[in-house]
Order: sequence, then C-alpha cells, then structure tokens
Amino acid sequence: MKPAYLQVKEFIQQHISSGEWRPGDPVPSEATLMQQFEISRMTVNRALRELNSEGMVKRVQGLGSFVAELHRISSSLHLRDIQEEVVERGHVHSARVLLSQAEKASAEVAQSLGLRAGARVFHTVIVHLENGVPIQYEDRHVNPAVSPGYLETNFVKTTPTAHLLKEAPLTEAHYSIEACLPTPDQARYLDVAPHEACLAMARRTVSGKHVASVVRLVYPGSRYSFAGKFQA
Amino acid sequence: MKPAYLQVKEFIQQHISSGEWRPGDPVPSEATLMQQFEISRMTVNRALRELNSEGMVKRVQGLGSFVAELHRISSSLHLRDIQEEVVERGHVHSARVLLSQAEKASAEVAQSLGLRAGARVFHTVIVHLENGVPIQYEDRHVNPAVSPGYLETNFVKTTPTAHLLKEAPLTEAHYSIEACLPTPDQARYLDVAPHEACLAMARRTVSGKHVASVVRLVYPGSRYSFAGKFQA
DNA sequence: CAGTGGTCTAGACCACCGA
DNA sequence: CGGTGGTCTAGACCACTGG
Repeated sequence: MKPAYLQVKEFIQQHISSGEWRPGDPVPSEATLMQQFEISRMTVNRALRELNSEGMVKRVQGLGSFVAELHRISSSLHLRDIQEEVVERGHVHSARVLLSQAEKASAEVAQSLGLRAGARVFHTVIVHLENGVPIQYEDRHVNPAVSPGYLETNFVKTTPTAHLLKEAPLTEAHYSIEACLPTPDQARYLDVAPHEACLAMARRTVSGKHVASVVRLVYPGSRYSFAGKFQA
Repeated sequence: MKPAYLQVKEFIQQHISSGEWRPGDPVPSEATLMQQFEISRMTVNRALRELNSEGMVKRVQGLGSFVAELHRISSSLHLRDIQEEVVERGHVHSARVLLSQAEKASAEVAQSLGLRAGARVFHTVIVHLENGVPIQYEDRHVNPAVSPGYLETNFVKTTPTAHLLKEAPLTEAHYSIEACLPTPDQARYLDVAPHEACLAMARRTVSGKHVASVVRLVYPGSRYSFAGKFQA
C-alpha cells in the first residue's frame, strides 16, 4: 500500500496533468481532503506542502491552494566532474596538461576572482579526452587562498573540478552557456575545424566568502551536448 | 522568531557549507536533534526530510542521515516562453511567420512525434525578434491530436509555446542544447554570418500520453546565452 | 537486539484573508 | 466572523540496518 500522503499527491497531480483542473483553479482544501481520504490534517498538509515546493500548486495563507501556472516546469542541471561523467558512460578518461603555472592576474581575471589586478593566481589549461578523443578544453584560473597546493596536483589522475570540490566545499556557482568558434589553440587541441561551432560554458564557483575559481570549458559542437529533461 | 524546523535546517546547512561536516559524514540523528533543540520528532523529521529532498543530505532507513556528496549542486532551468522572457526584460517582442501549414510527416518527424510516417502534422517556422533584432529561429512540428486548431492561431500575438501550454498542460519535456552553424535560411533570417556559431535547443514536449510537439530553437551565438546559478 | 528513519494521528494555537 | 494555511506536539506502529 502506498503512503497516504503520496496517494493524495498523485490524486491531485492526476487531475492537473489530465487538464481537468487548469492553472489558477482552486485545489480542494486541507479540510476537504481530510474527509475525502479519511486521514489526519498533518498528512494532507504534507502532500500539499510538497506539491507546493515542487511548483505544482501555489498556496496562499487565508485563501487556499491553487493549481500553479505551468510554465514552471523545470529541469535540474548538475555540476559534474568530466572524469566521473566519462567513466559513468563506461569509457576511459585521460587528460593532457598544456599549462600549469602561477601568474600575475590580468585585470579581467582578477575582477572575476575578486582579487586586485596583478595578484598571484594559478592558471591551468587541460584537454580532457574520452577514449582518446578530445571532448573538453578547460582553461582555469584558481584563487590560491582557496587551494594553496593546487599546482602540486597530478591533473592526469584527478581533475581540477574534483580536486577543488574536495578542497573547498562550494556554495554556489554561476554559469553561462554559449556558442562560439574555437581559437586556433582550441581548434588544434580539440581536433576540430577552425569553423566548427563549439559549445562553451563559463563558470565561476564560490566557496564561502571566496571565489574559488573561474573556468571556461569549450566542447566540440559535433561531439557534445547538454541534454536533460524538464519534469512537472 | 523563525520556525523551529527552519532553525534546524539552517543549523545543519551552516555546518555543511562551512566545511565542518564533510560529504559522507553523519548528521545528528532525529533523536539527538530532538533533545538538542527541545522540539518534537515530527519537527526534526520535517527539517531533515526537506534537506533530503533538496539534495543537501542523504537519508538511509536504519542507518542514519549523512552529508550528501556535493557534486549534486544543481541549477534549475525553466521552460520559458520567449515572448514572456523578452517582455520581462522590458523589451518589445515581435514575430515573423515564415511558414504555417499542414504536411505529411517525414520519417524522422513522425518518429519523434510517435506517429506513423506520412501522418498529417502541423509545421510552423517563426522568427522571434527582441526590439526588432532577431534572436530565435523556431522550427516546430505539432501533433494535431493535441492541438487541432493550432494553425488558426495568430502567431504574431501569441507564441506557439504559450498556445500549446494553454491547450495541453504538459507533463514532461526532453531537451538537448548544442552548438551548430546556421543553415543558409537560418543565417538570413537571424541576420548572422554563415560562419557564426549558433546555439540550438532541440526539445520534445509530452502531454499525457501524446507527444505534443518537437521543436528546434536556434539562437545567434553572439546575442544569446543560457545563464544560471548552481546553488547548494 | 537497539537504533535509525518512514509514516501517521488527534489535537492544538496562530496568522492571514475575505465577507 | 469563519475558513484557510503554517506550525507544532506527544505519542504510536512499522521497516530497515547493524552488531
């Protein structure tokens, strides 16, 4: 037997996704559902509370519960480690380190990392391969305050993403996905034509009070896509 | 005074994001937190249950609650109507209908829509503009069973997305984001150079038992990006 | 076995809304 | 005012885990 709160949830979801209850329509009140299902109010409350936090219904104190506007169908992207992703597909991950050094930050990099221009930062450029085929060009700048030992890491065995996640639990990350043409360097190391469209993700990760790292990930357009599922 | 369940949530979140409790570490049990906060078990349970559904902790019956692995930081993309999006930015949306007709489905389209090859489908191609500048080329095929009156819609005033959302509440949608070069047609109507990289989203929307629509949305790489925030 | 989370109840008090 | 949701309690029974 399914839990009572789940039965209530499914009952309501069914009426919504069948189109019988339209966005804006009132959902039966807690009192009504209590009687209908012969269960306690806490149980009904849980069902409605969860539907609310899932964006399925909207609740207003003193007024009632209503079917939510349905544009709110959403998807969750996850911040994944490229190595983990490749291994999960049953393939072999390898990496080629093109650069790994300390530098003085340019104005732009300093700004993104929340440091003053000219501050010492770590810079790595790594190409990730799946079964020997290049799939990601990773150009990363790291805040030394967050990971002092960053450059001593063996980036063939562990990725910067994995290392930084372990070093500094991150609290948030901003990203932007865009299309671009590869730079000559990127084209060479990703093994794509100079005019082939590429997918790029720019990402800034924050750990506590510090910006941990800024990175530009470039993927060959012909060999990579972000896929997912929106779900009600 | 903040609700007790929220205080417990924040207490735990603080210990996690400060790095004091690492991924895999056990979180205090319900019984412990009951005593510590002098509140009932239901309240503690709610706090932990919500943290669990938010991906912050992982709970195992019979074992305990643990700090979740932090790769699970995620972002929520929303399925938005382009018109709504433009208006929200305080700009003017307009549209140019390049094609709007019934057709016999090609094998590929029929497959995506879950119909037999040669079945009658609706096909629209529309360019969306923001303040007169083209930003999206929308090539869409619609299942007539889901929206029989689709072609009678005035697509200058309302978008296919808005119309379909209203017509058929959707239950899920699959998407894939990739980089591509524009076709000659797309380049012309989006007003981009033939070699400029573009961003494309392929999307298949499902309403109940039917596939409602398949669409390919092409954006000029220089004028559009998907941005967002991962959050713990 | 003892400890954990999963679920549920019957009642309670409060804040908010509209009439 | 009555109806709504927001929160909380003290207890209960169950299923699962480990030793």
